[in-house]
Amino acid sequence: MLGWEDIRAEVLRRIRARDWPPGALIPGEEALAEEFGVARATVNRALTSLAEAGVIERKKRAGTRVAELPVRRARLEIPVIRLDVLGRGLPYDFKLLADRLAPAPVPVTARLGLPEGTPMRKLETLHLAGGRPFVLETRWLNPAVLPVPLPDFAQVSVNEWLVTHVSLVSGDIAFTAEPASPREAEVMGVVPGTPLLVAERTTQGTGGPVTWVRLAHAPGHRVAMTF
Amino acid sequence: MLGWEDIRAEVLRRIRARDWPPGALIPGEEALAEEFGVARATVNRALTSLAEAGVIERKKRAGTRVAELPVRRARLEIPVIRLDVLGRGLPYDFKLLADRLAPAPVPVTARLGLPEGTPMRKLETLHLAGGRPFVLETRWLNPAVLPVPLPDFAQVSVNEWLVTHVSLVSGDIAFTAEPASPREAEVMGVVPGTPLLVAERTTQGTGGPVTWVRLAHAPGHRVAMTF
DNA sequence: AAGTGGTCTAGACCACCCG
DNA sequence: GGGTGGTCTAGACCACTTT
Repeated sequence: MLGWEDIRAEVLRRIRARDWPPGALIPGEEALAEEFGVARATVNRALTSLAEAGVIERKKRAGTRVAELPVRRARLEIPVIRLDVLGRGLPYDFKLLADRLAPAPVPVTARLGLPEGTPMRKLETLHLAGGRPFVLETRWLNPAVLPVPLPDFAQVSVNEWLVTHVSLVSGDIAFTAEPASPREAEVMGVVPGTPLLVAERTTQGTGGPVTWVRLAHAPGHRVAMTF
Repeated sequence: MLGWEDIRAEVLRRIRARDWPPGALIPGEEALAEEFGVARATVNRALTSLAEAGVIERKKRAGTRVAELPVRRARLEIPVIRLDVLGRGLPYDFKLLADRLAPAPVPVTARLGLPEGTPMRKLETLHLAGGRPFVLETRWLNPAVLPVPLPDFAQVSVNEWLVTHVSLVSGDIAFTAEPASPREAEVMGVVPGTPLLVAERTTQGTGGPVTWVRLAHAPGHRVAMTF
């Protein structure tokens, strides 16, 4: 018997074979159900899956069309840094370099949607892979939305504690290439100006903005995704 | 009446509220269906959605558990470069800098799974935003899998032509930070060694490996994603 | 106004896999 | 062996949007 994955595969084949070229209207669910000899719900499952993948566009009343410019979507899985390191076959360790309460700089408060000068906790953590610098994490935490008691971040990496103790609702992440600042160069043992892959994240929780973090990766770091 | 999104929201709320802490076994579909007064299929739809999001882990016979380390997934939408530029409110243009047939270098053939020394078409395209260098695209095309006739790539950007004329099946993308090579520096008008955000992609089509491309972005470029 | 996709139901069968 | 999630069916109602 045909399952929804079979239907999906066949529809995909026809699209790729240009039987149904970009922009074309494809048959309605009922028609396809009849053709394949399955229930409409099964066709619906298949088409819903293709729509999520960006291959087709569905509109009520207007029907289903093959996407004109199929948007390619890649999925990035953001692991806890410890697991990222272990996954590369290297022993993991980290050092808490700094931990203090201070008014957050404007770029941070602005991105998080907090009032200027909000006091936040700044944590600087160096993550090590095989004893060598892997990522320098510079983080501003919003103490107002954190559950108590807070752990000792010299023992438990902030990175990991947040994942398990705070419910993160949404956020965004951006990658840039930046020259290593003097501070980064010193901490990571590279020449100032060395290109570093930098990831900047902001995260919102149920109670409001949780954290802003900048991850400066060691030279040569690759962030890989599949689509 | 409760829809599957309501069920999803409520389950998510309980997980976030730690009613069902990480690692906990949550009630079976039938139990939840009864509690919410909906059909099991509706609960299934909600839980399937949460499983796709990485919030829960489902195993037959073992039941459904709250994920221990919820993997955060971010989705990257890879637009055609022209639309990326226009989306930033800048006029788009491009220049074809080079176009020749040559044996592809080993790193390229290796990543695509082609024999060493396979002749491929090398295209170098500079994409401009508001008249200024935006991305330098260095691309190796596998002519064996391309539909004929091929257009004039000085008129139509390869980037765009591929999207609409070749069915891409799968691929991967990786981001790195690299110093601008002398060539890149010259073409993009920056000092050699300037950190550039580089995206490297390989793409497989129905007929085999299609293309390898390296996109070197102008300094300051951000690749943003949401989760 | 009508046809489309989105969703729900109640029932069913099955593969899987833990105990 | 039995309980779980995964899936399918046949029918139904509805919101939406294009014509």
